Amino acid sequence: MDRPAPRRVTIVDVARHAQVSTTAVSKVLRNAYGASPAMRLKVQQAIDDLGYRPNAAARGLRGQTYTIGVMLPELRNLFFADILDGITAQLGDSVYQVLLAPGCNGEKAEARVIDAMVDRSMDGLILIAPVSAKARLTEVARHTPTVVVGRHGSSTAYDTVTDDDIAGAALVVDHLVGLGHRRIAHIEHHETDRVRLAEMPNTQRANGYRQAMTAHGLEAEIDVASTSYTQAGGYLGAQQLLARPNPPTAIFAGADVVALGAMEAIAEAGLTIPGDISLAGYDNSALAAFGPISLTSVDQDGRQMGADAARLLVDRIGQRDRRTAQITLSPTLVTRRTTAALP
Amino acid sequence: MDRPAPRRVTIVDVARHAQVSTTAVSKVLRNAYGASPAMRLKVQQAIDDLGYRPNAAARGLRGQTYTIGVMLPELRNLFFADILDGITAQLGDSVYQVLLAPGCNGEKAEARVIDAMVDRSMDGLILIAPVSAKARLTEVARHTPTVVVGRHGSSTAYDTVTDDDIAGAALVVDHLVGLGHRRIAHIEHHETDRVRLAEMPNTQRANGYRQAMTAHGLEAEIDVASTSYTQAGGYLGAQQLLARPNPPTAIFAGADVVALGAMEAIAEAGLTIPGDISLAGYDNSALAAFGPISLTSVDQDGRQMGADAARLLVDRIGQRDRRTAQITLSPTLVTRRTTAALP
DNA sequence: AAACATTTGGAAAACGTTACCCACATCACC
DNA sequence: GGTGATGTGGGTAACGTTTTCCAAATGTTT
Repeated sequence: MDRPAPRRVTIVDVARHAQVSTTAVSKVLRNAYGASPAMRLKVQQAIDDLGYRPNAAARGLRGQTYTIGVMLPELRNLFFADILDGITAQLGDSVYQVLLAPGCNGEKAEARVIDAMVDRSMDGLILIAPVSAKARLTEVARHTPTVVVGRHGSSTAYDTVTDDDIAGAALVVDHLVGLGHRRIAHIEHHETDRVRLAEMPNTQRANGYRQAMTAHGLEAEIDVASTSYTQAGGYLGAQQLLARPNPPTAIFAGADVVALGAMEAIAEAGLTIPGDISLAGYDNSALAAFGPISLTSVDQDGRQMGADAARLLVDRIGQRDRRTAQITLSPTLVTRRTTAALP
Repeated sequence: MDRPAPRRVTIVDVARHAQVSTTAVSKVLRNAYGASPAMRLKVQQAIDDLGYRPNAAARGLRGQTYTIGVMLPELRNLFFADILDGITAQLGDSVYQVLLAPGCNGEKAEARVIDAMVDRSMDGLILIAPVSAKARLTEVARHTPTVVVGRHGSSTAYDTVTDDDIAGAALVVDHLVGLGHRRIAHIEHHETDRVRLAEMPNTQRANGYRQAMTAHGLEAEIDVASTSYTQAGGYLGAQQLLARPNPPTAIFAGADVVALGAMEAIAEAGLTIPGDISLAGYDNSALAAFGPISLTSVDQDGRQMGADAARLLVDRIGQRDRRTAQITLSPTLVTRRTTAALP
């Protein structure tokens, strides 16, 4: 039972068993030109008989690895899981296998992971919300087909799929203004890197918030707490906002997790939602939809974004010199029980 | 800017640049025996000069790939994310890169993913709660070092890391009995496969529940709803239990998500938690800890499990013929606001 | 029937690394 | 000054595919 496994079946074994050349087997495997139907049948039979599976390392040395690498900054973020679902759904029946690297937040971890994927000769990369410098992304995309998801700013080297975060922020502000709110505050993710500044979704959301407030003639009411897109950041941000001399009647949190943290701070302050204060998030994660929470949130359709990214990538692998594409999806607002009209 | 990338630097380039043989470079790369300190220095310098990175595919063809594959059934389950954290923390500074396959629930998807990892000559595999037949796991483990996490039943082919689910279930029952409850029901995951039956954690939890109830002389009160470890399963299970002629005063859900579903059903029935009914979950996921939910739950220390698994795996890669080890961790109970004493 | 195009199958050379050997130099020890 | 032992470095054959030829057979057109 514990004897070492016998040597793996190789293409040579298959060729011998089918009494053809290894070239012929390779052609059948890749559906390449130059094999008659009779040949295909014979080889396929041998493959099935022997239970042959191609060695990916050997393939990678000459041709493709049939592997697509996905990098995402954080596994716990359910929105990223949605994107991943879209990717796997799109690629489920293809010849490609998706592999992802676990949580790589921070530029250093990200660089390491991208290197690792390039080292492994992956056929294509999907980078979700990468923080690396644009020059670095461009360089990577030059040797490996790449799609960048959730980061604004187009490139001639890689395709992009983004959500229209400015429109998303406007949806929230419009909704709250429609409910009679005027003192609407925002909790943003503080970005330090000046180059990344304009390209990251958090910046876009903050800008969208400011633009929408201005459009409603509420520039005087603009109030932003600058923390981070985490539960702790939401807690802190809400505390800051509530301590203002003239606290807001509504808070637009830049992400659902931020809203969760804000909920705790609001409860601690003895206030109720949405009685005393309205609260909206962004991402429409499963958490937002969960009954007891029931958070009004902006829905980005992560599945669609993932599917689009996968489609673009496969397309580019097949045709590396085509012009790059930028897909922008429109978000929608899902209103739930955390936002209500001013009394 | 968009010119195609130049050919990648290979070991031959490094050897030429350092004026040594490729063998020497290879030795330095792998810290292998047979290279003098002077040689190491010279080669390292050349590697840095040229920005050389070894090609993983070529390595895989001869030696190791320095890649460890992790398979987990579900990305959204936060407990699995904890395990992954433990794995990456343990492997962070090692030479190994962790890659995981996205959600592979079901035997078929699981087989596909395991095949894909074996095809890619990964150095080792960590399988989290796999559902494949034991014979299959044994076969895989025979050619690739493997650690199975969260599945009971020892093997002579692979190491295992599990939580003591029987003890965990007992913790819950003891706690509820201590609060005065007698009619304590359980929502379990229905398992159909007879072979898997004894090895899966859900079965262990249900058995642990029955044993603990019996130990307290409450065999007459044993009441189990058999659904699934999902939110919908919890909703359904709680509905069934509440419809009994003599409904329970406490429910032990086999997993946190199950408890969430149960919460909804209980609220719909017009009952309050913990006033009318106490509720406990299993996994102590971030959801359970979240303020508004505050679910009493069994904590498994996923990080520790992951770290142990990674340690065992690296150990086995280095010494493939050592006896297999079984690590069992003891869970603890985290009491929160969903369980209370009977009035 | 000759000339040319197409289809079919295979031989052999990569791809970039590691493992196995062997050669040589140096050193210690009888 | 032999004789091993040890340290140091390299030559070369794998590893399992794909790719690039090329040759033979077959089909098609003049």
